[in-house]
Amino acid sequence: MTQRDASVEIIQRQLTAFARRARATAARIHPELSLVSYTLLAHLDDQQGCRATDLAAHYLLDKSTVSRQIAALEKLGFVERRVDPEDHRVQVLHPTPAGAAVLSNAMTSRRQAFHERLADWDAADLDRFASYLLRYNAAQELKG
Amino acid sequence: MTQRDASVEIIQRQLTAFARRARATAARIHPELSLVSYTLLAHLDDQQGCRATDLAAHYLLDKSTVSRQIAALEKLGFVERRVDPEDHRVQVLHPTPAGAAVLSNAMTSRRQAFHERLADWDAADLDRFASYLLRYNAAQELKG
DNA sequence: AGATGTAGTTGTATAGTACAACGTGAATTG
DNA sequence: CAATTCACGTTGTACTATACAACTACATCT
Repeated sequence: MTQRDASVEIIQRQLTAFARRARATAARIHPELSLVSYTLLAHLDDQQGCRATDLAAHYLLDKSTVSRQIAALEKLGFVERRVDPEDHRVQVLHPTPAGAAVLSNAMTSRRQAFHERLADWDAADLDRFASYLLRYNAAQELKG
Repeated sequence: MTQRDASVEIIQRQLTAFARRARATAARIHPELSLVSYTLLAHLDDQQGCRATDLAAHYLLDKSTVSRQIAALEKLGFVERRVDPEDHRVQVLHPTPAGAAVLSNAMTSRRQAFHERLADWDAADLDRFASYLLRYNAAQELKG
């Protein structure tokens, strides 16, 4: 086994370990929003509103899944729908003020948790780590 | 926002994006084993057998969850149980030859997928990326 | 106007998970 | 040593996330 193989093996294991823990971690950090709800809401916030179909496409989820997740978020009062006057089939989804508020809290908690975990890293390492992850995920997205 | 904040933000987003995709990726790479089954089986293989309780503790899963996962793996013929002669409550779990075989295939597929994704990285970057992930996850585990 | 396509919902099924209650065997202790 | 307590695992139950298929409603194109 080459050094290269060893590195890839470690990367694989560590990313997998992280993924396994992610949902549980999300539940701990922000119990009011699951990892998926959080993600969808964050996307709406980020994009200043978008359609259910867009969410489905972006996150490779079935539209029924998105429909139900959004229904749940709406029931919680975190998302509102605006029918597109141009095309009545379309609902443009937006976070409500309440939704924006919980999202902001969740983001703060997450950010804080990450900051704590990374507290003893120096700036250069953080920067490189960030760029490696970007590079890794970017390669990923090209392949679907 | 400092440079440091920006890096942490990127790390957070990218790790989250990875986690979101992980199950789907696992399903694509090795359809016969879910991410969890794969993980449990790999642990058994790695540890040369262990108890259900150990798996639950290690992966922060409820013992009932492990029990059912193991039951499913046993039904598929991938795991066998050996009652501990010292303590009849204990079942030491081992991969069967068939289990070791699918695991080995799955590991090969995963490894190959990772190698492909990381093909254009040079050795130094791979090495640093691996060490960053190790460092990140190690900090994680101390906190439970 | 009719055919085809797109956005979203709902019915149904499955996997993964947790918690609580339980059975069984081991260990401890009065 | 008998009784209690503890540890390991299973089973009942419930919930969430998810997919696929069938459907409704609207839009677009010919």
